[in-house]
Parts: sequence; structure tokens; C-alpha cells
Amino acid sequence: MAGTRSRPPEGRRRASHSMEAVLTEAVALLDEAGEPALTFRALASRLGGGVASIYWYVASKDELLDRATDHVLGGVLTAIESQTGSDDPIDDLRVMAVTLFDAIVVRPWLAAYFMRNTDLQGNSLRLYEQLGQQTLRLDLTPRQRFHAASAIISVVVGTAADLGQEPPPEVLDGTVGRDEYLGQWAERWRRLDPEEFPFMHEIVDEFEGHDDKDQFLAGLELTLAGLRLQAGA
Amino acid sequence: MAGTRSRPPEGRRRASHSMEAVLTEAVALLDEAGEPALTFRALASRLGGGVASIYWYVASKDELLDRATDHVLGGVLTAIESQTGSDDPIDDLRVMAVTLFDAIVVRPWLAAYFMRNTDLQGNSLRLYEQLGQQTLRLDLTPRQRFHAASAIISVVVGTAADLGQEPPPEVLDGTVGRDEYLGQWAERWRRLDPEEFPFMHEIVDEFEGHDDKDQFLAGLELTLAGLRLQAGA
DNA sequence: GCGCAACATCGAACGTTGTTCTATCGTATC
DNA sequence: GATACGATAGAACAACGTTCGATGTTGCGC
Repeated sequence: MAGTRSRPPEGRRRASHSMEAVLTEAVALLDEAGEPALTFRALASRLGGGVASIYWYVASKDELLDRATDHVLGGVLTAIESQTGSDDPIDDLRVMAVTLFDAIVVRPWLAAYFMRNTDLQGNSLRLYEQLGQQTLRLDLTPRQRFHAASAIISVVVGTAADLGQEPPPEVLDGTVGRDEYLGQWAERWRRLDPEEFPFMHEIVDEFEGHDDKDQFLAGLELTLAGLRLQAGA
Repeated sequence: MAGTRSRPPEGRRRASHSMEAVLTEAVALLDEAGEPALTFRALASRLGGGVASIYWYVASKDELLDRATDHVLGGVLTAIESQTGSDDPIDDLRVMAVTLFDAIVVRPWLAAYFMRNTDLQGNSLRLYEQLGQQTLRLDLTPRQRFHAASAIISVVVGTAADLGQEPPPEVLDGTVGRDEYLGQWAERWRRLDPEEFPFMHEIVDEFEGHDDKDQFLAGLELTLAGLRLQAGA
């Protein structure tokens, strides 16, 4: 059983030179080449140590990813906490959502693991609390507040995961620009039967050369508008 | 290069006894025990054949998952197409979104791969088209229609992925009921400092014994309300 | 009926992954 | 100096996706 083994200090970390190094280097690997790049062997090589040493700090790869996400979420949290305090709680909600979105969209691996992590604790819990506190300033029932905060998280994470996925290799290599890539899809859709796909023809021009951030902001605004309506403001 | 190799008929499938069998059995494996259960060896064993035979139908595991998702999306699509035709396009949008949500929430693997799949084609494209066609009946600009359809997809997929994740083993085994599991989290949150976590205390009662479906519906309603406001109806 | 090409299948092997086992350092404390 | 413990690491294991080479199986021109 893994629980009986002694572990490094969790709550109060003493020296813990390496726990920080492990997490930092793990995040660096994830940022540089995505989730599949984070292997215990690559990580050990970076740290200049053996493979099994990492298991002294984390019990499994799942825990490694858990701690890595919590690590970067700590940075997001401080960024979010320093941006509240507007007159309008909905404005605060928007700023917080955008900050979270920006952090996730550059780290596709974060979105994927953000949703797999059912445990609401640590910095993830704190982030949820920060968002929810803004709903306390709105005229809503507890149930509505619960739903509102959850909905915003879903919109942010869902959109970020949808838009922030790893671009195909030909775009990353620089051989094909982002505009060309979008153009290829647009071209394909333009060749569809207009009678069977009227909507695709309607939006293909908008799609070509669209901005991911704008798309997210528009979706977020729909939710916030609905929320404002619900609060009767 | 993989593209030069001959492949089974894609567009017009002739006999294709086994392609159907491969996909059906792959989906069955995914449904029974989640994504990690789908291995080439387990799948081959189910099909009563060898491991390498599967590579005659799909070039990689990624393609296997692509085809599997497209397979089940086909069922969702027919269910959705038979449910449109209301007076209110927003009512239609809600029904379609709920149908899609229900299909995803019982298949956590679908949500995970739904977002990883950047290729908008096949049944995924048709589904997007069906949703978008409802926005054609609303008084919106093409850009607003593009954003609206994308936002709804994000809300559905994001929420389904968030709520439909695999329950922990102790719940699956039946040793701990869902209510007890929720209760344990509620208990943990009640022990938090009320001054630092006022929101968690506000919603902990709502969380305990909440229904995932209601949570999704509430979030969807916010987006739809914002959309209705935007359309000026 | 024959032969050849394409379809379809399969066992064995390769390289990589997460994980475990066991042995070994270094350093405080008695 | 002996001991216990924090910390490290090499070697091995099982399982995974994938590839290779060989072998059936079918369809069609002659």
C-alpha cells in the first residue's frame, strides 16, 4: 500500500529543494512540448538524477500532474486576487475569467487535466472561491450562485480546451502559417453543398481570420449577460 | 509514409464486415471501463483475432479514437435531427444541447476526445451545422451566429467533461454511495474558515445532493438568456 | 484450371512508458 | 563508531503502441 510509506512534508515544506525543482522542471517540459513530453526518464535526465528518485516526491504520474497543475494554478491565483475590487461584480468576474483563460490557453495540458481532476482542493478550490465571492455581491439565491460560479468555470475551461489545443505539426514547424491553416479549412467548407450546409457558408468568412480570444470573449459575454439578467441589475 | 499504403474504402464502404465490428467493439470497451481499457490487445482479443489485424483498418490509435467518436456521434446526430422544428429556435437549441449533453455525460472518454479533435468534419461537422442552423432563425450578424454556435458547443462539452468524469473507484464499487461521496466533500468544506471561504459555506448545502443535470441546465440557460437578449427577442 | 495481384490476417519482436525492487550513499543523533 | 533515516539511483518488470515479415484468402484475366 502506498499510503504507509513515508512521504515528504506536505503541509509545511521544510527544505524541499528538490520538490520545487521537480515541479518546475515538470511544468517546463509540459510547456515546451506538451503532455506526452513529460516522462519520468526525461524529467530525471533534466534533474540530473535517476528515474526512481522522483518517486520519493510523488507516488505516481497522476500525482505529479496534480501537483504540477496546482503549482501553476498558484500563479494564476495571485494574478487573479490582485485584479478584483471593481464597482461591478460582473466586471470583476469577467476580468478573472479572462485571466484564467489566458493562463489555460497557452497550456493545453492544463485544460485537459483541469477537468480530469475531480478533487476540488488546494489552489483549485481557492480559485473557485474567489470567483464565487463575486456572486455574493449579486442579488441571487445560494443555488443560483452555485450554478453561476460553476457555469463560468465551465465556459472558461471548456472554451480554452476547445481553442487552445495543440496546433498541427505543420503549423508549429512554421511551414504553414496560422492564416493559411484556417484558410484551408475555410476552402474545404466552401466546397460543401450550400443547401445542406447553409450555416457553414454563413460563417465561413467569419471563421477565416477569426481570433480565438474574441470567440471566447463573445461566449463569456453571453453567460455574463444571462447572469446580469438573472440578478435583476 | 503511412498515406501511401492502401486503405479500406472510406467514403463508400462495401462489405466492411469488420470495420463495423472494430468500431462497435472499441466503443463497447470504452463504455465498459473507460479510455485506458481500450488497448489493441484487449480489442483484438474481443474480436477473436490478432493484434496487428486492427492496423489494417486504422493506422493508429488516434485514428481509432477518431473513428469511434465519429461512430457514436452518428447516433447522437440522428437523435438531434429528429427533435428540431419548434416555433422558437432557442427552444430547439436547448433540446439539441441537452441531447448532446446526455450523450457525452455517460461517456467521459467522448468529452476528452471531443476537444482534442481539432478536425471539424464528418458527423462532428454535421452536428455543428445543425446547431448553427437554429441561429439562422435569429436576428443576428454572421459573426454573432458564429460565436453563438461555438459558445453553446463549448458550454455543453465543457460542462459534460467537468461533470461526467469517471467517479472514484469507491463509488463505482458501490461501497460508497454517491450521496455519501458528496457528503464527504461537503463535510470537508464546512470545516474551512468561514472568513476566508464565505462562498464555499454559502453553497455547500446546495452542493450536497445537487443534480449534475440541473447544474448543466442552469449554465446553459444563462447562455441562452444572453443569446435571446442579443437577438432582441 | 492457373497464376498473379490485392485483400486480409497473425505471431513475434522492438522501443518506450510507468512502476517496483533492492541496494546504496550522506548525514545527523545517540 | 554504530544506528536510523532522508534521499538517491540502477536494473528489472509488465504493459503499451507500433512495425515487420510471413502466411492465408479472395477475385479476376487468360
